[in-house]
Amino acid sequence: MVKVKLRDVAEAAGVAVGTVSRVLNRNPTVADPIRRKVQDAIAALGYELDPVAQSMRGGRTRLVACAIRDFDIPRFGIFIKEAEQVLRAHGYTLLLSSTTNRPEVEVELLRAFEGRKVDGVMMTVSDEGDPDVIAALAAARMPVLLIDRDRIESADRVVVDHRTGAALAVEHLLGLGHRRIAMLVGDTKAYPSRSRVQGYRDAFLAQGAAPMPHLLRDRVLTPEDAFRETMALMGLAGPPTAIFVAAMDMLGGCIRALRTLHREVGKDVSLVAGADSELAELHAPPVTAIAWDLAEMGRHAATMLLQRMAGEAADAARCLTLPTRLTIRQSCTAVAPPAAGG
Amino acid sequence: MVKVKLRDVAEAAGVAVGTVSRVLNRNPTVADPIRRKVQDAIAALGYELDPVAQSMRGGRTRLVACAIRDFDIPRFGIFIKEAEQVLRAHGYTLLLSSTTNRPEVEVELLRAFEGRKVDGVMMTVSDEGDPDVIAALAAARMPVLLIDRDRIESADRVVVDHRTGAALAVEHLLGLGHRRIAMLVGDTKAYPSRSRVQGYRDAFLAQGAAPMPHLLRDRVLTPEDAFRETMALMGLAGPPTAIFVAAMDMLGGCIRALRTLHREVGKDVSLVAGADSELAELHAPPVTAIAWDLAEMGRHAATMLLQRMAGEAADAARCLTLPTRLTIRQSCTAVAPPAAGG
DNA sequence: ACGTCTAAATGAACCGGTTCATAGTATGGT
DNA sequence: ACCATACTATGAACCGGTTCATTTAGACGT
Repeated sequence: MVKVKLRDVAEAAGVAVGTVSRVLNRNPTVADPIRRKVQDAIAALGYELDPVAQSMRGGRTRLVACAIRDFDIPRFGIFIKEAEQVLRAHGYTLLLSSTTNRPEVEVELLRAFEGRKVDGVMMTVSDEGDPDVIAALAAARMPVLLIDRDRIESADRVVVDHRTGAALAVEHLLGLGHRRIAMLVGDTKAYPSRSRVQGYRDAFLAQGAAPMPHLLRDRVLTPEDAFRETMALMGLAGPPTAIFVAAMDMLGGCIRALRTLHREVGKDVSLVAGADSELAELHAPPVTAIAWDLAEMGRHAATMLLQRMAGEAADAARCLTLPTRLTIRQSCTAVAPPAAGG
Repeated sequence: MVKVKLRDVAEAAGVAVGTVSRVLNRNPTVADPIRRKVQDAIAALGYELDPVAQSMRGGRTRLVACAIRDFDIPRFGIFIKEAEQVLRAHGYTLLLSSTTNRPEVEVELLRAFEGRKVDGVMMTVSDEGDPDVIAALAAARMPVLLIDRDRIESADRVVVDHRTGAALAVEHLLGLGHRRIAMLVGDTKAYPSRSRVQGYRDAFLAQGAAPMPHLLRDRVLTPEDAFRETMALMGLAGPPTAIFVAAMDMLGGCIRALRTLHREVGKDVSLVAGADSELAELHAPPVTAIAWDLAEMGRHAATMLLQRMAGEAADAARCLTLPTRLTIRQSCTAVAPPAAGG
């Protein structure tokens, strides 16, 4: 069974190939009787358009690329799933790569996507200040939407309000009397960790208290890092009375360390997770966590990108901020205020 | 800056377009001096091959599609990540869709992938007996590798030995004296749940004990299902003394129900998870779980598909089985044997 | 009946590669 | 000197659509 092509349809319908193409593209300059005749021929022959050939001339591939740090970030699948759903409903196919959080890979992927003539990209970048990445982003011929990054203002962005979330978390801890509040964050070269650090500072300043720089540990990128930093923090002379595990999926590493040290969550040390998870919810005691809607984030990202690709978006880049909330559970308890005398 | 094409390179190097193409394709019928001249011209002009144009004639798109039930299955990202890594190293780009576990979507996606001329597919199917899906699979022009499905023997497959895993889990429980062992599985129309049920039966038969059909609940597909079924099971006149939560990410739902009922894991009821997770590891008490290597599974799937696409694989379809192991933790305790007298 | 307009259909050029039949050039044998 | 035999380069056809300058036909006015 050989493939049916435009020419065969044209022949069957007794018209020119260009006419069939115009019918397929809903070009209004084709009369009704002819249109019907062509559509009948298409149905009769079971003709299907070849997307590759279509891309050849026009340039539109109906492909959208998505590149993020790492696909095994728990719950990030929700973002992908929802975005893919929206895109597919609009005839787009999703293309996936992981950047492994390396700028050179990000640049390389951007070039590869461009080579493949994708119609749009949604991605994260590991360092919002990297000149090569910024240049690659600026040079890209297709619209790029940044996921949870805010610095590169020439691109559309969907971001989470981590700053407020972190501030709520730290305020909560300060309100319970904690002062030695440790924080584990990822790389502050990217928005999420950067804004969480801001939120941490906001909360301290609002209370007139001074944040403690030595309790703020950044570049916590793997569960092993979280384990190690927690061990180190708890071994300090003045160990933290509360830990804010602000990175995406580092809660496990921290809990593992506390368990190793036989420190009880909510008793020996209070705990807040920077991202909600089943682990946070079902841990004993359940862990207070910052939450936001990843499904909505995925849908918004896809929708904004679709609008940009369709040329429906305003000229200026848009930035959508998703709210965070603090889900208070049982992992944080009050500490006695320090003995007076200072 | 206009795009550099083959013709420009040919002109710069003073050769024919066909010659440049042969250089690019490492065709041996081109003499060294010419090859060098062409390569210099390519470098000088910064020429890059257009994958779309390349696909036009040859048909190879260097695209591999992956379609699974749902991307928010925790830890499944590991499979995707590793597979993508291997594929990208070989010049392939991964294309992603979720089937939402519906046969008609599976058929539709298969047709869409074919239309896009992808070079290979790796996917799950929701019902290995569905005639439409089987027909679509047989009609596919590109190689398809099935993920954790074993019934359709005309395709390459990468499967997990859930049967042995489940048998180990149930043997462990039987060995602790449990008889009323409940099992929560997904849809037995697909291999994972089907083989887990087999393993469950294997273990009972090996002990000369009779499995209890009313404690075996299938079609548990969402955490809510798991919650509901656990509630129902624990409300029975003769409630189970152990629950084997055999579906992929249903552990949370089950634990939530037990917590609601104030039943303590490892005391009031023993628990085994059918798939390991951070939740299982860090729950209090830690939950005994069946584990396997998802990263290796992803790498194997990609490698097998690459071999098949390259025509390097043997004619017959291959099926690779990954081993499972039982990680014993503290969620299972012995029950007193029933009072003698029967 | 004739010119003018407009609407609709045509078909060839084009997108940017790959491939293959053909031609041209050395090399070696006699 | 001449033919056979590689070996190498050429360039046109081709993949399957889209697009646009051009042609054709029909309607209308006078």
